[in-house]
Amino acid sequence: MLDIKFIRENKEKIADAAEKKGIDLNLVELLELDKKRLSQLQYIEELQAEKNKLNELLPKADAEEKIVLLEQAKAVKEKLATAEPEFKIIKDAFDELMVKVPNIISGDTPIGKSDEDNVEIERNGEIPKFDFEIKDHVQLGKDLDILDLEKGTKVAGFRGYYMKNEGASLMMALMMYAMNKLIEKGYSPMIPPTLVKGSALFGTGYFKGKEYDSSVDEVYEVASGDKEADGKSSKEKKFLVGTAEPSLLAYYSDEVLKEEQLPIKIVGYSQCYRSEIGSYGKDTKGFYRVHEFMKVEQVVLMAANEEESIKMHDDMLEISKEVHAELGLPYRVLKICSGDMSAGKFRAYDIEAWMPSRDNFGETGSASNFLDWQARRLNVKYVDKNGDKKHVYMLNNTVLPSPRPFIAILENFQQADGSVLIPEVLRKYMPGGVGKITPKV
RNA sequence: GGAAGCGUGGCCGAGCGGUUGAAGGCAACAGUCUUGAAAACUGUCAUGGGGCGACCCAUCAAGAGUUCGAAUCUCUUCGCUUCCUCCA
Repeated sequence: MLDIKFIRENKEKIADAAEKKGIDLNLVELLELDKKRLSQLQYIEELQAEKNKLNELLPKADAEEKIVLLEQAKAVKEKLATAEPEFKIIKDAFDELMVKVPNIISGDTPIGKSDEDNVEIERNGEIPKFDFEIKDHVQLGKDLDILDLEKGTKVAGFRGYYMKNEGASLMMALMMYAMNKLIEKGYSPMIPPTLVKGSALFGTGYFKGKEYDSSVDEVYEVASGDKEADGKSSKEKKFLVGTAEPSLLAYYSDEVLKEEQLPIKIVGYSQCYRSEIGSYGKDTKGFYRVHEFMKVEQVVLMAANEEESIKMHDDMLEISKEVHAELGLPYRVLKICSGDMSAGKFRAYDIEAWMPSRDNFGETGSASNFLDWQARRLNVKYVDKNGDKKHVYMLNNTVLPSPRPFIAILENFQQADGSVLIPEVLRKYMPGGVGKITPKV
């Protein structure tokens, strides 16, 4: 969400951002509603001022004056009774549109329509060459008895999976490695809730509109409410998060921080749930796109300074690069183009690891800078050195998701004998420090 | 499962139909005094919105209602506490 004053003053910039992001936005209507809203608000406030005046006079009035005053008071009451519902209609329409106003985009964001227009800015690591017939991660998972997609589908349905044996250990090792790496870099670790109220998801931009819409929002809604202490079901809707980001950021919702507290850096570990509603038929084979997985995510809340936030954003990307490099995965970095950016984003990168079976890179991380767009929705402010209140800037980045780096590790580090080498940095987290997974047969 | 309460500013706490946006205290901040600190004293001290401004409006958990007028009365929702019981 943006400030209405900012919208009034930066019409062109916002219209431009909406167009480049491919978002349909009726800015003229919004500004028209804004005017109506203000004039109606002023009218109501005048009536209320009149009402307050009469209420001050009434107790002091004598019987005769009282009759006159009461009559006036009733007239004001009636006017308010018609003016207020009118205002509510305008306000609701206004709010509905406000929520859709996209953030502006950074000057260095490439302009494009879709992910095909993202710009590769960097590539590191050597793409492996194999002198034997390679297997994909599905086959490797089966041969090594570490990943069972069939049983996963039997029990959990489409896109279900089981991690087994060294696969389960490797997954945990990845998470532990990512967690510890970030803690060492000064991030505070958190395990946030994954079953949350709508406000956390709305606040971070995971609902496209004011309310959850199961046809477009990639979020699971939990059908049954919580059981209250009295045994009745709560009416408050609950959702499963698709990443730790909403829970981590909503921790600070409705709070006013002090500038000295900033930046706040958090690394969170959570299970992530994705309905993949917008990805029918995409990546239907294997482990690449699944409904639930584990992920380590980093978020930063910082003072409102665009230049500093860009630096922070780049620093966060550096961490992802370091992680990929340490795991020994060839990777590339993409600058996300306007058309592939969600409404709230100001600037974004993706990082992709090489996956031999795809004969291509596959997304393993995404770093985003939202400026204050999320902080306005979540109502997170800070008092700056001059005592002024401002909304904080919020940024987030994937440190490591679980399934995709797992794919990359299996496929890149497979050996002619069918075994897979485990990256050095993960071995201390493996039981017995094991460095290799070998076929079971 | 049974019973009784309670939600007021950063915190504690008064108010229970009309100059109450809200007494009092604590904390905080600024100043006086002091070599410095403490103490004492003086002052400032909720948030959001509107207006160039004097200033105006809203907010006492949230929502709805009664009333000319609601922190105060009624209803609903949410949150919390205590006691008994049960379970561990």
